[in-house]
Amino acid sequence: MPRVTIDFDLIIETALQVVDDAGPDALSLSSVARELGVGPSALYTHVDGLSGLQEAAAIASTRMLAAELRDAAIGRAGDDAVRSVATAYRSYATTYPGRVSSALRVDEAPALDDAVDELDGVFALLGIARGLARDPAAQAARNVRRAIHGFVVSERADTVAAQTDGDYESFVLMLCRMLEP
Amino acid sequence: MPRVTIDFDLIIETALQVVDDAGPDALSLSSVARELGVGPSALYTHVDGLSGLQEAAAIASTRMLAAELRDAAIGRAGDDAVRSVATAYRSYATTYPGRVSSALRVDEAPALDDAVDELDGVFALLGIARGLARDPAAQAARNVRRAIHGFVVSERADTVAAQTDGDYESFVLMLCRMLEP
DNA sequence: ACCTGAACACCGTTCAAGT
DNA sequence: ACCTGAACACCGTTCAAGT
Repeated sequence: MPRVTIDFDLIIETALQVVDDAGPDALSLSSVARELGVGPSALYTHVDGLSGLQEAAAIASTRMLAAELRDAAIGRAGDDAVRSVATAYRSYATTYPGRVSSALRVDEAPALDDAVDELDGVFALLGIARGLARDPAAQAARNVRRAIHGFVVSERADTVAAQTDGDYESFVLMLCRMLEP
Repeated sequence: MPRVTIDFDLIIETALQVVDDAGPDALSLSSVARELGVGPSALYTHVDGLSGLQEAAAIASTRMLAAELRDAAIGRAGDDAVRSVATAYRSYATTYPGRVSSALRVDEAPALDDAVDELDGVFALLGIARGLARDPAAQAARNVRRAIHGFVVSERADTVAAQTDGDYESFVLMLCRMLEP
């Protein structure tokens, strides 16, 4: 009977799966190890404890979101591009609510900040494409991403929400102004 | 030797104190009970387990923030009022970063939503004072609060941040447009 | 009514031991 | 190099027992 072989990527993939299936509270070294058919202590070879696992999962999730934002911008320009990217952002959060909640729990992680910079980068390019200079674009991009993040997180938290599609539309339209010269 | 007397308000007060002093990860039934000189199981008489404690602490924190927002609006009008309230929001988050992180972990709590509605109410009144009708004001208020929330939360999370005072100023100025007729 | 204290299941983490 | 398994400290939660 050969020992189970474990891998960093497999661990993170399993972690995201646990979060998607059972919610952010279910993410633990034990639950991931159980899913992998391995002892909890085996994870320490690949990941720096529970906080390391949470951080790595948050980073992976953020990178996947960034990739979807980039795809959403392809072949679009102006307000339409911003709207498309913003919609993709919101869709990701509603598709994977557990990942967003889970990422919210990570405190002080420079490596996660780098992943968030990827998100800002997409919005920054949208501003630059409209004629904004690099620095103002970077600043506006940060603000737009923060605003969208706030909307999306609050929507997920509020039990009310649900039919705020038009609400979001007008919200994003307002944010478009920030990315104009 | 008389038994220690415990109280709901005292528990929540202690919980916020623990969060402020030792961070959101330190908030547990055990840590609060320890601080109160009582056994962990004693808390179950007043609070519905750990999640109940977390929810109650988040609600108390949100109510305190709402009170500060109301105070910040006193004697001010127009953009100046919005700016003052937005600044108070940000100040609360930087003064009590642990409370914000802690509240972020509460998932699906209608009672917390009610407290958040208090925040929205302040922004709604700002819009109404400027001539906005009640319903559009309520919608705009939700969006403005969400945007500010997103900015504030991201700022706390990002290690970069720090000198974004002017950044925030221009961000809030943009949000003022949402509260205009 | 309210707290104690024992009991239980479940974690995260460390580390010697195996392969 | 990497996983096992025992060990430890620490949780949350329940519940009978005391006052």
